[in-house]
Amino acid sequence: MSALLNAPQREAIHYLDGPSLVLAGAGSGKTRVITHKIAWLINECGIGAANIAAITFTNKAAKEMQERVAHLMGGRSPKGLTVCTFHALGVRIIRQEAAHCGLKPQFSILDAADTVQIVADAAKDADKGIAKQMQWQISSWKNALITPAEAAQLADNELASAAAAAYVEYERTLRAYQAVDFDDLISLPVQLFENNPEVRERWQHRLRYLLIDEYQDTNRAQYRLLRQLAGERGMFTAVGDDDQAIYAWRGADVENLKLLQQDYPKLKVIKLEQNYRSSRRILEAANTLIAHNQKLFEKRLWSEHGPGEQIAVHCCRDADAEAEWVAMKINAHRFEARTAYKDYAILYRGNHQARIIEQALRTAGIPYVISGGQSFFDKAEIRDLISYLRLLQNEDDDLAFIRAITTPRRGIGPATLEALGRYAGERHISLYAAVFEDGLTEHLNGRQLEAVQAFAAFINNLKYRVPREPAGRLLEDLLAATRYEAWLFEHLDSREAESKWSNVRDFVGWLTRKGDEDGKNLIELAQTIALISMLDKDDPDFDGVQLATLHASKGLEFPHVFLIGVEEGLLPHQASIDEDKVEEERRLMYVGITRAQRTLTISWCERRKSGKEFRPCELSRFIAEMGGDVKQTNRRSNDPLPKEEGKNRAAALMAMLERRG
DNA sequence: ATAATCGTTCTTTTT
DNA sequence: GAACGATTAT
Repeated sequence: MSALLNAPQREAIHYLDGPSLVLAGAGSGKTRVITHKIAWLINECGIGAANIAAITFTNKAAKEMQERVAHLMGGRSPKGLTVCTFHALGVRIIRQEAAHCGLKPQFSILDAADTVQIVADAAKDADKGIAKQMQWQISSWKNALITPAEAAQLADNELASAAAAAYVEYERTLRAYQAVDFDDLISLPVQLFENNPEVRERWQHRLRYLLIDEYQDTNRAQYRLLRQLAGERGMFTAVGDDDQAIYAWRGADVENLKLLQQDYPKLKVIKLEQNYRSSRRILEAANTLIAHNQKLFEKRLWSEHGPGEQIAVHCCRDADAEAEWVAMKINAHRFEARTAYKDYAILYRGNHQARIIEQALRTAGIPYVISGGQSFFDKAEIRDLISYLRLLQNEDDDLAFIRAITTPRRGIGPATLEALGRYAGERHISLYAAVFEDGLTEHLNGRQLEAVQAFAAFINNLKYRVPREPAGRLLEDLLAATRYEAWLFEHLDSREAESKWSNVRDFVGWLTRKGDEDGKNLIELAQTIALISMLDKDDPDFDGVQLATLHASKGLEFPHVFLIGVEEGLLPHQASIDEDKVEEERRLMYVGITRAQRTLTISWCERRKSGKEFRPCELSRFIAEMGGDVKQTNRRSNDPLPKEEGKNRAAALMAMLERRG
C-alpha cells in the first residue's frame, strides 16, 4: 500500500462538518481511513482520546484497529481511547449503569447454548430443534427492538406464537438469573437511553466522536444506539460497503444505509473505489459478479495493478479429492514461487468443510491455522470451567450453578436438582441461595442435602479467597478439588481426554497470565471472558495456511486464495436459494474473491456426500457471473486418483516394468 | 437415583 | 464427528 493517502481517503479523514458515510470498497484502505482519522482528531483537532470511540464488529477487528492506531501514534495507544465491538461497549454501559437497568453490576452474560436451554425450559414440551428456532425468533425480535407484547401481536404462525409466549418467560428468567444475553447488550442500553435523557446526555458528552466500522452489518438496535449516542449533531463517521453485507441472517439490515441518509439529510457520502489489493483480473471478476445484484450505491473498483494471472476453476471428483488437490497445489506452488505457507488461504462456505481440508493438510505435512470455527469458549470443557467462574461472580446464575454442580459428577442428579429447583422457585430465590435455607431439609434426603451443601460450601470458600489470592492459584485449587482431570480420563478415551485436558491447561494458563498482567482477581477476569469469543492466540509469526469460512475471512487478505466447494447448493447455499436470498450469497462470493491479491483458485466437486449417499453437484452459477476470463481445468489430468484405483495403477505399472525387464 | 453406554441425527454463516 | 436422547447397568 502506498504511503500517501489518495484524495477521497484524505477527504474522508478531514471531513468534520457533520455526519459522514464512507463507502469503502474491498481493499480500498478503510481501516487506514479510520485509524488516520482517529489520529487526526487527536493530533489536529484537539479532541481528547477519551472522547472518541471506534466501534467494530469483531474482537479481532478491534484488536487490529487498536494496534494500528498505536503504531500511528508512535507505538502507544492513546489513553482513554475506546476501540471495541458494539457488544463490548454495551457491556460497559450496562455495567456502569447497572442500577438503571435493574441489574447488579456482576450480571452474567449467557451464551447461545444457555439461551436455547432457557427457551426450551420456558416452552415446556419443546424439542431441541424447535427451541432453537424459537430462540432464533426471539433474538430477531430483540434485535429489532420488539417487546414481548408486540411480538405476541406480530406472531402470524404457530412457531412464532409459541416463541412469543416463551419470550415473556424467557425475559423473566434472565432477570431472575441476573443475566443478559448477547442481544441485551445492545437493547438494554437503547432502552436505558430512551428512558433516561440525563444518562443519555452523559454518554453523548463522553463519546463525542464515533467511528463505526462495517456499518453495513449493523442491525436495527445497533443503529438506534448509534443515533442515541451521536444525537442530532451526528458527529460520526460510518464506514461500510453494501457489497460486503453478509450478516442479514443475523438481523443486520442494509436498510440502515438508507436510513442514515433519511435521518441525516446533510450526510456526506464519500466513496473509496481505488483498490490496493488485487490484480486486475481478480478485481474485474469481482466487479462483474457483483453487478448482478441490485445496488444501493453505484460503485466500481479500479486498480493500478497489472492484470495478473487468470483465475483457475478446477473440477474435482469429490470433497476428499478436492482437499488432496488443494494440498498438492499449495505444496507445488510454494516450491515454485518460494512463498511462505501463510501466503495461502483456503476459504469455504461452512465450517464442516474444514475437517476434510484439515485431514488432507495434515497428511501432506502442511501447517495451518483455523480462524473461526467452533469457538474455543464453546468447547464443553471450557464451558465447564467457565460455569464455576460465572457462579463465583454471580451466585444467582442458576444455569452456571447447575452445570458446575453436575460437572464433574458428585452424586447430584436430576432428582436432587428438581427438588432444589422446586423449593427455590416457590420462594423466588436462586438455587444457590436455596441451599442455605433451613426449610430445604423437608425436601431433600440426608445424602442429597449433604452433597448440595458441600458444593455450596466449596464455592463459598473459593469466593472468600478471590480477593485475597491470585487467580492462577485459585484455578489450580479448583481443578484439584474437583478432580477434573481424573474425571476426564475416567469417562473418556484417553485421546479425547488428553485433548480436553490440554484445552483446559491452555485456558488456565491464559487466565493466569492475564490475571498477573492486569492485576485482576478471578472474578474480575470472569467478567471479561464472556465477550472474547475467539481466542486471540493468532501468532503472526506462525507460518501456516489460513483456513477460514467466508464470513470469517472478511477483512483479511492473502497473496493466494483457494475458494473451495463452489457449487450450487453450497455457494449459493441451498437454504438461500429456497428463500430467495441469493444476493447475500453473491456478496459472500464477492468477499471471497476480493480476499485474493495475486492468484485465485476456485474448486468444485462433481459429487458430494450428503448423509451416506453421494449426490451429483453442478458448478455454481457465480462462476458464469464472473465473466469469461477464467481457466477451467478438469480432474482426470492432475487429480490424485482414489486409493484403490491408484493401487491398481501402481500394480499395472509394476507389471509392465516386469514384462519389459 | 445416578451414571455410563449405545445409537441416531445432523452440519450456514457469529457477537 | 459430536451432541443429544433413550436405554441399560450399578
